[in-house]
Amino acid sequence: MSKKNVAKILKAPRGTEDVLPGDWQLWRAVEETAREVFELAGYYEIRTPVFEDTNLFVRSIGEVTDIVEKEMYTFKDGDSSGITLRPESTASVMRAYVEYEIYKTKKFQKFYYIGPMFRKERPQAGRLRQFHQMGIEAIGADDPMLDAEAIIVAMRMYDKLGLPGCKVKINSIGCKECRPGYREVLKEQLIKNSENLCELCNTRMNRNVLRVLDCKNEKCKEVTAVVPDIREHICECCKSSFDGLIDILSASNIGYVIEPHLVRGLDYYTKTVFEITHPSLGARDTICAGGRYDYLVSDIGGPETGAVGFAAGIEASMLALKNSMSEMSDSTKQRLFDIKEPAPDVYIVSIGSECRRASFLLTNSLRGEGISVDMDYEDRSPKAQMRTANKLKVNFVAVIGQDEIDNGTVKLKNMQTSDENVLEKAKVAEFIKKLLLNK
RNA sequence: GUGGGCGUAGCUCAGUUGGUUAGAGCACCUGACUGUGGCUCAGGGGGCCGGGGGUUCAAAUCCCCUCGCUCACCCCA
Repeated sequence: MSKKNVAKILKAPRGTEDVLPGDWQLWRAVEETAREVFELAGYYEIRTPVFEDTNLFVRSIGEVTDIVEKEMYTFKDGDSSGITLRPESTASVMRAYVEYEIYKTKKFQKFYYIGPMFRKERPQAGRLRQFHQMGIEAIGADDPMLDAEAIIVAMRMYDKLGLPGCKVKINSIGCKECRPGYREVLKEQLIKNSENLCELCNTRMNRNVLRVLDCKNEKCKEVTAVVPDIREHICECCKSSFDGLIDILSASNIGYVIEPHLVRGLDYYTKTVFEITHPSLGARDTICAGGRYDYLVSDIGGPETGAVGFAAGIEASMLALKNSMSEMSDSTKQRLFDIKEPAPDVYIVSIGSECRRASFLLTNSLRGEGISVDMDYEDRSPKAQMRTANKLKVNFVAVIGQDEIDNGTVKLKNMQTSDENVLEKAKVAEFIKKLLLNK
């Protein structure tokens, strides 16, 4: 097949990317750190399907959101009502919680997840069509300590990763009782100034007024700067919840900023919302976002109970880490970025094609002893095999030629010292193991 | 969906006002006395210069279209 054809038909779809061997180090560091921190805080892994009934997302995320209106990968699956590749994972976790009636035996549960999500949008820095999130959900309690816990867990994760400069922004967006009232107040104010608001904000006024608050347009900011603060309009319940969060965060020495204009694009949020941002990312600087969603469980058919959690973008977090390399210690850099390719301890070199069978048998017998071994599969010259062994940075090369086969031996070469030892085949494994231990 | 930037070897890039068979570094492969790495040296493979059309005696180079990548906007992690 010509190269032209390969380029034309076989390319990774837009907005997806391959992680090639050798590029996995950062991924692993991020995922392993997340697991460690989440499990330390009592969260257990849950894996849900990457696709769900479309209605789950429509009902949870909200019909008049961009995600549902234009960013979902939705398709027919037989005569079902439609299947959608998950654009986020909170709804799936709640669905599982409700579907298995987990709340009947143990109402309070903590879960975490790590996995791919799908949103059909134009890719850009740190944002892909298939991207990955890691997140936690604490379901079944209203205690604002859990809101604080979510933030603390996220910050601990970034701290353990070695990412400097994260900022926590928090706000409360109220609940069913108080938010509608604030919406009205806000809308009234904005309508008076509608000619000073951008076109987009004028449509936002009808779709989701709160979003006008975080418009980046300078003129819109001027208008929203003098608009009433939502915290003066939230009910007693929301207020005490928010105060509880602030109390715990302060006592836990977590630096935070209250952002009265911080809102969320997904409908299910209530009370606490928060974001963790990183300055290296510019305008689109959120690496982690979350909050409380007290109606979500009941909305999809479960009991009335609170829930809180966050989702952290893996690609966005990795980008922040890459951007921060210059501020990292050597050991952090090594842990996050040093490429670890498969590196066998031993490479078997065959002298002549007729010895390759014996080499293969030795390779596998040494592997059976727990030694990491590889050999040449291309029937190349001894010199070429040695070159490969050198590039692999193996500790030993085991040479097998006709002499060795005749005598039942193996010639073992130490690649650092160039010393060669002729050993009985049966003793090779033991010999290598001993030397590798002393290395 | 809207706008900007960019598409030359596997990778990073040169390519002068359009002018012969398109280059470098790295990587890869082979060899330097017949069973052996690193250093050096000598060779070698590999590009329809993203694709299509146009201008011209002549296009990687100029013009148009298209595709792809990328960054930003909308939105979101």
